[in-house]
Amino acid sequence: MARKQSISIIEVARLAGVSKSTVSRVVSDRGGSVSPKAEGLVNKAIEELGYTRNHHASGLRTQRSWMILVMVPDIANSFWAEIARTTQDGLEAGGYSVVIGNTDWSEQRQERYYGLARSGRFDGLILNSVTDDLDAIKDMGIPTVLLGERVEAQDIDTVGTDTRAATRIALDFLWARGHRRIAIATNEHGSERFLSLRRRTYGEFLSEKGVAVDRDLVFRLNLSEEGGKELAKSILSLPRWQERIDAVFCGNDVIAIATIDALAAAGVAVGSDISIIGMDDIPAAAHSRPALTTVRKMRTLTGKAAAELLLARISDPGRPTEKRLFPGELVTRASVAERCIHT
Amino acid sequence: MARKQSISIIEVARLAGVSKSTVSRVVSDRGGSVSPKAEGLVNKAIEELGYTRNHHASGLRTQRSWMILVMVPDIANSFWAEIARTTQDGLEAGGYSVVIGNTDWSEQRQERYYGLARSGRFDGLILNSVTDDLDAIKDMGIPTVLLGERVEAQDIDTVGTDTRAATRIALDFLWARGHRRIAIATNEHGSERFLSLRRRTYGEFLSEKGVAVDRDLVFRLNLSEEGGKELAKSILSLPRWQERIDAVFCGNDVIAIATIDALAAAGVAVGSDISIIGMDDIPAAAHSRPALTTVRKMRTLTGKAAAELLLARISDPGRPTEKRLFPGELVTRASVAERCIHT
DNA sequence: TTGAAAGCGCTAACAT
DNA sequence: ATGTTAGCGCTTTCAA
Repeated sequence: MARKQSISIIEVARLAGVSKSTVSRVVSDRGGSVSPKAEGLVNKAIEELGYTRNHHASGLRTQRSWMILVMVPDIANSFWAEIARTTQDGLEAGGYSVVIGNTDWSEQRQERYYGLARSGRFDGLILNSVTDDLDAIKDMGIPTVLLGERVEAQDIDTVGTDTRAATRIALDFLWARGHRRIAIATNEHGSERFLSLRRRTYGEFLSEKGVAVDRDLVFRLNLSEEGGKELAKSILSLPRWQERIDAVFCGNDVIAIATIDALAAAGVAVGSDISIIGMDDIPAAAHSRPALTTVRKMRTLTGKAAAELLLARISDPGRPTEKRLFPGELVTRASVAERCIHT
Repeated sequence: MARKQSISIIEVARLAGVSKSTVSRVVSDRGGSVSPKAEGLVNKAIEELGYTRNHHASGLRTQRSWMILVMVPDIANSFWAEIARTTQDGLEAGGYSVVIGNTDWSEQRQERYYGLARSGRFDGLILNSVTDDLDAIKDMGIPTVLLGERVEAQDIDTVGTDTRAATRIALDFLWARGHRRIAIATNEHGSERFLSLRRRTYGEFLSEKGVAVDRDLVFRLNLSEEGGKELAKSILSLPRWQERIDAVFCGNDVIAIATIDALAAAGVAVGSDISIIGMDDIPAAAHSRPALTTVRKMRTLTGKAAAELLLARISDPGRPTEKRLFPGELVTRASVAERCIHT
């Protein structure tokens, strides 16, 4: 492990026989007039010395890091991994490097990343917030794009899926196939407001149909594999669950698939005894048994749009806030019964 | 987006009525003796002013960033995502924040991250190198742990799976079930040396068994979904492939599963007409049709160990190099025929 | 086109 | 325990 010698522009300048200003001019991209000859000399010296620009020093002067942080709640969920990687192309084309932060649905970890951002390490942020604290985001004082639909975030750029519409697609489909006792599994993290979109839509939907919300059918848990196991357990431990639940609408595919697995393992025939519908359409959704019916989100478009908006915001902090919402799309597979057994 | 005012320790010092050294002492963790009273004053001033430490400035002095970069070749592959997230706990416990870099098997992207590292942005690196250029890694001059078995990296800490043994587990199993014409699908990236372990083991195995390597059965491609589609196409386009291939050993589960899907879609009965074995045992492996027989890697242990070794290296750069190899474990499912149809 | 010089915000001797 | 002071390596006026 070759100990990094501190070779600064001073050494380079000395070797090249120019001043450090000249060296600085050639190493900092915004090439302030340098003669070809001087440039050659400098580059030769840089090569010879193996000089690398010290990021802390240049950042201290310019207040720029040329790094973007993309924060996702669960990097092991391919939906988020895909979104993160998709932002990369656009951002790199804009001259930035991108690194990913994984909050694992933890507020504490999120706060840790916020701290990094506040201390000036990143020129921009793309994030899906675990909490509902929009002020904390604004307080970081750096260009930010929110991932997911946050209608209440009036003054922050947002890109995501039209959750309300997507939720209705799922619920409508369940209803059309005769399911009446519909359970919902949403995230246990965040505040009431954070939950509101899926939950509110669920409430609205049921009341439109004239059915009361059964508190026992509202499950708040981690939208993860563990959450799926819990959910299955909760369902099965509900006395006479067959008579109380027709279908469950899951907040994402990860928990939906895990639930299917756990239920199947317990001998339940998903797709006839009970129906499950997910959200996202991750690759694994096509492979569960039964294959998962779900609402597809356009993750590639989402990632691309997020990169675009962030770049635009960075180059013009004063531009009007923009929100880009993509529609969801029903993907019919086998986890929802053709006809609910109770109707 | 509140424009971040440059509130420095000077403003804080002024408001608190102390010197900036005192302020520095309270904000920098290594608490150099400060009276409780002064500390209170300072903290109040910090609160009031909304001061945040400037990372570039402190980094410039201390040459420390308290960030670790974990570089993986494909964040959408849950194997890598899982490893990355697993390193997080240990590293954060050590006081570091971790960000993930996704190279997407691209040398160019890897070089980009190397550049970040060289410029002093990270105190340590955990990485799976896309290339074979160990010198480039050493030249970064920062503590590094390699992911994956790199026997030739004598002087870099390494943690991974015993690839040679894991490969033999797969090959032995195939052989025991009567498969003789075994194809291999490995990575197209990197140099000859990089490929050598799986490939060399494959060559050794075959020669031990007295069978010659058939060049047509050695596929070099992206270990990704796209690679799987290509592989299936290549297999099917081989004249009389049924008579030429009994089984294929895939470099990872992602390509194995994609191959199964593509083959199945073409009407091939995987698990009888042809056998497929993978490597990693990602969650999706249990859900393909047929379910994938594979060699499990211990990704949680790997991530944990990587974090440990890196922390140890950082705190004692002079310690002897350590290599930790975990064994692979056969997971028998349905993608390998009970008995090869040709034997 | 080039150089001299003044900091960016912080930390770390050193002195008190 | 606290203040003074000298930079860390770079960028950026300002002059020449």
